[in-house]
Amino acid sequence: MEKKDPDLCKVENTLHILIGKWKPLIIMHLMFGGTKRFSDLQRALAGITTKTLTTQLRELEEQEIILRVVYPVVPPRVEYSITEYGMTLQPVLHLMHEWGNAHLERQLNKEQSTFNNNQ
Amino acid sequence: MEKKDPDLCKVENTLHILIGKWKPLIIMHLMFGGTKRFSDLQRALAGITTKTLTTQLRELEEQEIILRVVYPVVPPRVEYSITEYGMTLQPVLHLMHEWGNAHLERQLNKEQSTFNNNQ
DNA sequence: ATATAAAGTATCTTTAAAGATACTTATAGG
DNA sequence: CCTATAAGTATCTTTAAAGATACTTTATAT
Repeated sequence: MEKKDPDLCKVENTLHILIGKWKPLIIMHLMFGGTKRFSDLQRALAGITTKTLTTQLRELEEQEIILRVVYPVVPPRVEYSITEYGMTLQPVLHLMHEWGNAHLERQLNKEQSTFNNNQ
Repeated sequence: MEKKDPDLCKVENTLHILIGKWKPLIIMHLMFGGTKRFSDLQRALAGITTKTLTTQLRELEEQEIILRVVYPVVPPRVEYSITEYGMTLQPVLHLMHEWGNAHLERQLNKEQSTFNNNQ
C-alpha cells in the first residue's frame, strides 16, 4: 500500500476474519457484552441456526479471536469470550462503524433529495 | 457500539462496500494508481473475468466510490477513477491493511513455532 | 468488404455460504 | 426408568457469488 503495490495489499486478511454474515455481530457481542454461553449468543443473534453459529464460532476460535471454554458437566456448559488478541480488532471495527454510519446517512440524504426532486 | 447495542452496529455497511473478491483491490488500484481504463484494470487484476469486473465496477459506481466516464468514440473508451467520497475510505483501508499485515505475521510465527515443537 | 479494437452482454455452470430440520450425548431429577 | 437440558452433529436444500465462454457494437484503417 505504501509502495503503491496492491499485490501487497493485506486488507483481505482482515476482511477474511470479518466476512461471514454474523461474525462482526458475534465479535461485538463478546467484545462489549463479555463472556457468553452458546445459547446466549443464539438468543442474541436472532435467526441464526445452530450449525451456522457453530461454524462461525469455530472459525473465530481457530483465528484466536475468541476463546472457547468447555465445562465438563451435563448438560454441557460452554463459554465464549473475546481474547486479548481479538480486542486488537477494536480500533478497526470502530473506524468501520464510523464510516459505515456516515455512509448510511449519506445514502438517506441521497434518497431524501431524490424524493424532493420528484415532488 | 457506543451504547453497546450491537443491533446498532454499522460495521456491516462498510463491509458491504468492501465485500467482493476483487473490490478492495479495485479500490486500491484506483486510489493509488489514478484513473484507469477497463482493460487496464482487467490486466492489473489477473484472472478476473469481464463479467465479474463489470459487476464489481458497477456496484462501486452505484455507491459513488468510483466514477465511470464514457467517451463516445469507437472503439469505446471508458475511464474509471476514485471519487472524493471514495477517498474517505483510505483511513479505513489503511487500518485494515495494518491489522491484516500484523495478523499474517502472527500466523507465520505460529506456524514456525509449531514446526519447532515438532522437531 | 473485411478485420480490428475496447468495453462490454448474455448464458450457463461451478462453488461456497447459509439455512432447515432431525438426531445425539450424558446425567441429574422426578 | 423416563424426561429434560445445553451444546452441539449430520444431512440435505437453497441462495448468492464468481467463473467460463461466446456473442455484440460500430467507426475506422486496410
